[in-house]
Amino acid sequence: MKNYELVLHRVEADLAAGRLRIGGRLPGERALAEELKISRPSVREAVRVLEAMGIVRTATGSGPEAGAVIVAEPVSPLTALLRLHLATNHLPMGDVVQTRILLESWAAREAAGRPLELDAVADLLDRMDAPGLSPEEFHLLDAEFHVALAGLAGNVLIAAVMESLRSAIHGYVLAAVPNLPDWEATAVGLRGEHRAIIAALAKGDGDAASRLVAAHIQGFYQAAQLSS
Amino acid sequence: MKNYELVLHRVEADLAAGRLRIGGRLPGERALAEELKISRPSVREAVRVLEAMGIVRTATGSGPEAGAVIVAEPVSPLTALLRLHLATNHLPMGDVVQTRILLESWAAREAAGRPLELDAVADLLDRMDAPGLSPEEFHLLDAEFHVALAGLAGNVLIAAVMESLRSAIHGYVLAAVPNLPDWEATAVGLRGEHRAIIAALAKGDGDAASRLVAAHIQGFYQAAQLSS
DNA sequence: TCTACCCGTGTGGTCGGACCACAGGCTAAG
DNA sequence: CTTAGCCTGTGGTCCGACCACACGGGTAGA
Repeated sequence: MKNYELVLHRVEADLAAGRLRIGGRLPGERALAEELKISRPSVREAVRVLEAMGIVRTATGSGPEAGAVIVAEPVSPLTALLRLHLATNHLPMGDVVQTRILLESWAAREAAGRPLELDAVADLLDRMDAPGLSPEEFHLLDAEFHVALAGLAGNVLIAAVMESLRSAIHGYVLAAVPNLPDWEATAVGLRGEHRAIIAALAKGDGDAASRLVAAHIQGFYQAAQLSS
Repeated sequence: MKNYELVLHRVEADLAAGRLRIGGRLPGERALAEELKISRPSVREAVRVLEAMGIVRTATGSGPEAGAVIVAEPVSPLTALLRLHLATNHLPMGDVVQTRILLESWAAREAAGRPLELDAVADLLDRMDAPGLSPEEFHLLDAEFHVALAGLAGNVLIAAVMESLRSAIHGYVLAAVPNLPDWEATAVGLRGEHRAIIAALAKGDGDAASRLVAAHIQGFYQAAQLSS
């Protein structure tokens, strides 16, 4: 067993046993090293891994925000993981798009059966109507909209995976915008589809919302020739 | 920008540009340090992160298997990520189970529409019929069965997520076996459900396969009182 | 007495160098 | 030609040092 794994196991056990909680702090690197009879570089490697997994957030200085603070932020690690594996070309973009369709259409169906607060989502759509938005700005708002939709279903895991998928392919999406024959026309179509989706949700029509979401995503990626 | 992030960005760029491929090797830690004008500890932190993300596998010694070899193994990192976030209690077990149901029932429906090679899966089921299997042995075979099913749909991302979900909760599942009123009776029921699922797949009945898978998973976790 | 400044202290961030264990490949001896 | 043993380069680990940073309390001034 490598030395840095000692730290990982120790932290996982402490989390599971409740000795470490969100908002709490890890012992200092020097203290942890002495406690586990290993060197500070080994501790640091473990802390880096925990940071990369979204378990802690490190900061210099002093005070309650400094040091290694326990958080639980799964989105950025998942995003990084997906981006890297996409870069290896062993994760086909088509599979990612298919997964988005599955998760989001499920989320739409599930959300339709719940009491919803759609004002914030509608506000997002209003902001997407602003004239002169660049593709980049439009897609950032679009991402917010899709993440908010996924969140309405109330499953934190699916919402996190959804957001990570969206973030991981953001760069690829922007790079594919020139593939579209007419960006402005595409944007108009997307805006209309968004309105139709929240209208279906507001009516509680899960089947329609689910179908519209699936067609919305599939349509865009086919138009941008990104499904491969 | 922290120094170890230089290495991460460099590796991601090299992967995306095809300068690094699966099976290839990272430059040695000392060479990378000198090239990027940073210290070896900083490089090591980055390599650890890449290892934790399943991008490289490190080994000592010399020869083609030594050093930091590029792989693309997303399952163990995803598993570790899920396990840690489960340990923080900010990822409800119920959400994990719900996600499994979604992914696996989709996979079953999708697989039913494809030409399938079910011999290996049937062989797994035969091995699960062996008398005297411990709950641990049974669940390992069960995991293999579910992973194989998810693989039949042909989406590597969904298959990887499925396997990671299954692995991450494996410990919790085993710990919950005593909650079952009668393990032997439960095992008999699970075996029958497995047979029914592959029968539906063999007939190409996606609806039935999907429904059976969902009921199969939901039923077990409800019996084991693990859905909370 | 109150206020503003400043420096002490502890945090992570980085570095250079050293030594170890390991495994393959090369070389020299048989 | 075979084989045993050394050489070389890999990651694994450690030490000790110094830096940048930010809070917080102590102190000097109003």
